[in-house]
Formats: sequence, structure tokens, C-alpha cells
Amino acid sequence: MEGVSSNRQSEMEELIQGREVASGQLSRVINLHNNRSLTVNGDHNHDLGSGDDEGFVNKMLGSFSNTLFIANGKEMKEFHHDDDQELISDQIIQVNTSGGGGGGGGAGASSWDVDHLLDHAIKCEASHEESCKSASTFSTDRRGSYKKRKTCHSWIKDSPALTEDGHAWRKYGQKLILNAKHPRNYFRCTHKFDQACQATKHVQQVEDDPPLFRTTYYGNHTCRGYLKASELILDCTSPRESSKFIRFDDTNPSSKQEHPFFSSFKSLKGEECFKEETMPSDYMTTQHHNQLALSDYLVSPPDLPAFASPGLMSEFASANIAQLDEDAIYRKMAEFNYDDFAFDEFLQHELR
DNA sequence: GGTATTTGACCCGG
DNA sequence: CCGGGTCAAATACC
Repeated sequence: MEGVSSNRQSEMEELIQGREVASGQLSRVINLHNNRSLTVNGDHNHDLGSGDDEGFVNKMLGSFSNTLFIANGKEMKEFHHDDDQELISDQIIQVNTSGGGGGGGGAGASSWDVDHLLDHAIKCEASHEESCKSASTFSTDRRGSYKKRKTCHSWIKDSPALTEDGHAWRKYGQKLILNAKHPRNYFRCTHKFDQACQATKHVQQVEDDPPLFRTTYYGNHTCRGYLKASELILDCTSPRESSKFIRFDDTNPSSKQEHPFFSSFKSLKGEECFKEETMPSDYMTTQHHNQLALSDYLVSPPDLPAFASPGLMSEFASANIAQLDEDAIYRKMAEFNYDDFAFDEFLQHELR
């Protein structure tokens, strides 16, 4: 237990250092492109409008959050060896920062350095900007000039069942993929328009015999449609887990999911907290009749309040990060992702 | 009637 | 030209 917290501390110290360095870099970059367009990778000029600075920094912070997540995930594997069989099979297999080679698993992902992070953030923003430009140019009577999504801040999670990730998703497409037995389902955040949340994901069954679902997430949520901690419950795929509640001051490290920001929380608003997903595709359809089928589509009550921002800091500050379970940590981090200052404050406080 | 899903068309990159 | 990602009209659902 001591090893866990000291390990975590040193990792977070590294993150703080990296963050400070990156902040300096960011300031320079932003100042630079305030006067002229920014050259990225020496080949293209990406004119990052000043309005994108915030998104740029958010991406930066997201990368840091991801790094912290990775470190934490590794730690969980080392110190919380599977006492539950579900722990093994439900895992993120890759944190993708480059479009290239794919695969290779998550090994070494925690060894990102600041340069990598910064470079990654720039690439993300550049491609995002590019995508926005093309979206803004399509005429009204024609279908949009959709730009294929560039690989940007994506990560993959494999799971034996369709699990919640704590966000409301709306399906917007389905495609048959070459050499794949099952179609790929495309989801975007429900708050794409009302909160301009750019997060998307696609879900595909990649294996039959032991069912294996691969979820690829793109982008971080910028929406505030979280569930309150007191209303959250862990994945109830396993009956014995169904009664475990999560509290941020809870010391129970029972978390299983390994999502950088939004783990498999589930709403516990009455027994009908899950809405079965009515998928047209084969696996989705068959799962529809399975009592254990879990929706990948969370229906969040529209009036669900976000975390109370004013109390967030004190709440977070009062928690010992070494005792938080990882889901709680990343849920917290997701909040801090919107507040650069708060994130720093949190890290500094925890290391004091 | 409002919202979510379905599904074929559209678009882009390779 | 093909494969994959997205849009949006039609449809289903509550």
C-alpha cells in the first residue's frame, strides 16, 4: 500500500514537472501564433485561431490526464492483481497518439515525454482545426463535406460485454467493415450540439466465441453531463458488484474500468437505470434479448446536474488521491480538465 | 409530438 | 476506386 502511494506520488511529480515545461512551451506557441500562423511539423501552416487556444490547452491537459491514467492503470495491474476474472478481460489495449502503425498494445505507453505530449497536442489541434474548417464550408443543401477523422487522442478498450462509460451517446451510423464479421457502430456524444462536445466512439464486436467488443474513443468530453458520484454505481455486469457504490471519499479500490476519464459508472436512479440498446446489427440485436446485455448508450436524465463546481475543489482537496479508486480519480481529473489552474492546484496539494 | 435509431447517401483519404 | 466516417431523411419508439 505504501508502495502504491509513493509510486503514484513520484509519477505525479513527474507529471507536474512535465506540465510546467509544457506550459512554458504552450505559452510560447500560443504567443507565437497570435502574431502569425503556426507551423506544425514543418510542412503545413495551421492557423490556429485565438479562439482555439482554450481547446488547445484542453487537449494538452487531456494528454496529461491520460498519462496519469496510464500510470495508474499500470499500477493497478501490478498491485491489484486480478481477484476478479472480469478484471482481466476488460482493458484498454492501446492509447493511440499517432495514426501510424497501430497495434502494439499499451506497453510503453506510460513513457511519454513532454515533447511527445506537446507534439501530440499540436497535431490534435491541427487536425481538429482542419476538420472544423471543412465542416464549416459545406453548403446547406448538400451533405456535408465530411472529413475523415484523423487519429487524434484516441484510445481503445476491449471488453467482453458492452459496458457503460458514464456518458450519453447517440448512435449516428453503422458500417460494415472489410474483413470484419460484425458491423461497426458509430456514436457521438449526446451533447455534441448543445455543449459542443466533440467526443465520439465506435463499437465493434471483434470476436465471437468469447464475445469481445472493441470500443474506440476519440476526443475528450467537454460536456458536463456527468452523473453525480452519489448516483453512480460500478458496472453491474457481475451481480456481486451490483451493490457497490462509489464515493469520492471512499477507500474501496474496487474499480475495474480503465477509461482515462470516464469509467464504467452507471446510473442508479431506480431499477430502470439501464436502457437496453436496440441495435440493428447482429450482436447488438442478440444482446437485446440477453438480460446481461449492457447498453453502450447511457441515457442521462436531462436534468441531471453536473458536479457542483464551487464545491469541487474542496471536495477533491479533502480526498487523498492515494486512497481514491482510479475511477474516482479520473472522474475528478475530467473535471479538472476544464480548469487548468484547478488541475495544478490539485496536483500541488496532493503532493504537499 | 419529441427524441432516438436506422440506413443509404455523401464525402475524403489512400 | 474502395473503404471508412459522417450526415440527415425516414422511421421507430416512448
